[in-house]
Amino acid sequence: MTRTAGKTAPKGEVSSERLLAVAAHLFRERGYLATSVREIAKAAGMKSGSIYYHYPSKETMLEAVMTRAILALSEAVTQTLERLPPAAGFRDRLRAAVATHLKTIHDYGDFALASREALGQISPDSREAHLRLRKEYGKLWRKIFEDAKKSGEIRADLDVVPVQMFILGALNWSSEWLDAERRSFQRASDLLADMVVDGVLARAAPPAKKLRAP
Amino acid sequence: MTRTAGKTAPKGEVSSERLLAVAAHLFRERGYLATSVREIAKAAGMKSGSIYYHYPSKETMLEAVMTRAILALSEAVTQTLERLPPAAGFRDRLRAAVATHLKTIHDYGDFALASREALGQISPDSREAHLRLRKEYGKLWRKIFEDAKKSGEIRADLDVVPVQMFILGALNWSSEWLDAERRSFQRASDLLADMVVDGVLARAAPPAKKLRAP
DNA sequence: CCTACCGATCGGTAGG
DNA sequence: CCTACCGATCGGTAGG
Repeated sequence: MTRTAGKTAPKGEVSSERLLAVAAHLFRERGYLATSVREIAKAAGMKSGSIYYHYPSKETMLEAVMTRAILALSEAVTQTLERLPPAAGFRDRLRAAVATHLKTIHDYGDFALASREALGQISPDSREAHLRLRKEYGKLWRKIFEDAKKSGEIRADLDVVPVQMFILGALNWSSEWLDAERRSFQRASDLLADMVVDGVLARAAPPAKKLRAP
Repeated sequence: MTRTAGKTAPKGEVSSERLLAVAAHLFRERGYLATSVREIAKAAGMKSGSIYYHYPSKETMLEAVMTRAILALSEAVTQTLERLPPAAGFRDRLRAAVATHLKTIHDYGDFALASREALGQISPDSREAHLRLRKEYGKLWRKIFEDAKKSGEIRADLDVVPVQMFILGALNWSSEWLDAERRSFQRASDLLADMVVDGVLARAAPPAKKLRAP
């Protein structure tokens, strides 16, 4: 996905792209402030002064990293939801959104995780711009809940704002413990979605288990 | 709570305590690395060299901040659970734990939030020590779920580890959006607990609404 | 994209 | 708890 084909992209663009990936990786591993321009340059195989040929400042690199991450999330979830059959209900929509969010965070790991920690380190203007993008992303989720309310699938008196925030919080935190190697995304995301939908209570007729059934 | 009475505490101890609170505040607001020893000193009304009379290093201060936060959480939740009647069921235990976690994070705001962002900035040894404390805290939660499984209150096939992590993730993220001023903790924590217990689905008989009922 | 460099700031220390 | 200071490192720039 990152490196498609040759295309006609100018040479500098390729390097800038590679440089950003290197920076994102270091930002994620050590944190934005703990990563020096010299380290980024070294990891990218160039001298520190050369960084400024590609980006006007270190902060610009961070902004670019953060923008990639949130746009990737927005696009992925948008696509996922569009591809669902129109008849898809709340459970399927939620499952799909959760799974896509989790998978995208994994695919864009360095970009996504660098963003989470570094939001506090950018200028107020940049932060505001980034929060606008986040807000747009939140709207995708809001719609899932609002639709489910209209269709009567979820309780009419449910306060969907905190529900949404809890879910996104749970997802954003998952990188702290979810083992990326084992590809347990599908299982974990279905578990979360079903927990939200059905709860964890033992019941006479245990609800919906589409996956992981014997 | 912080400043109890006069007691017999040596003078230096009071200052060290105050200094830590000041540091925690700055760590939270700007981040650990973005906060200089000089800034801490200035905010505490002393010269930067004097910091080292109280703490051997900046990192030591961060470690102290983080330890306070996680110990406060452990103690608060332990007490809360102990004070519940032995007959209390899963829902009540979960509600109590969620509310206490949320309230404690708020009460120890600077300490708790500084910790979340700064874990990546301490030495491997300190990090390991801190993660041990976190693990202990996690055990308190684990017990709630394991007990509920034994009593048959929650589904026997439920994988409680991700459930627990999702809940703690949702709680830790809540500081990003939950309005601390409005004291909406009780409402938010009941909502989360009930969502986990019952799910959000509309049902013939809508489940458990102890609070916020007409 | 490199060399050579600048001013600023950092955490920390010696000695009182 | 202060004064005075150190070496190291930082982001960034000029000029090529």
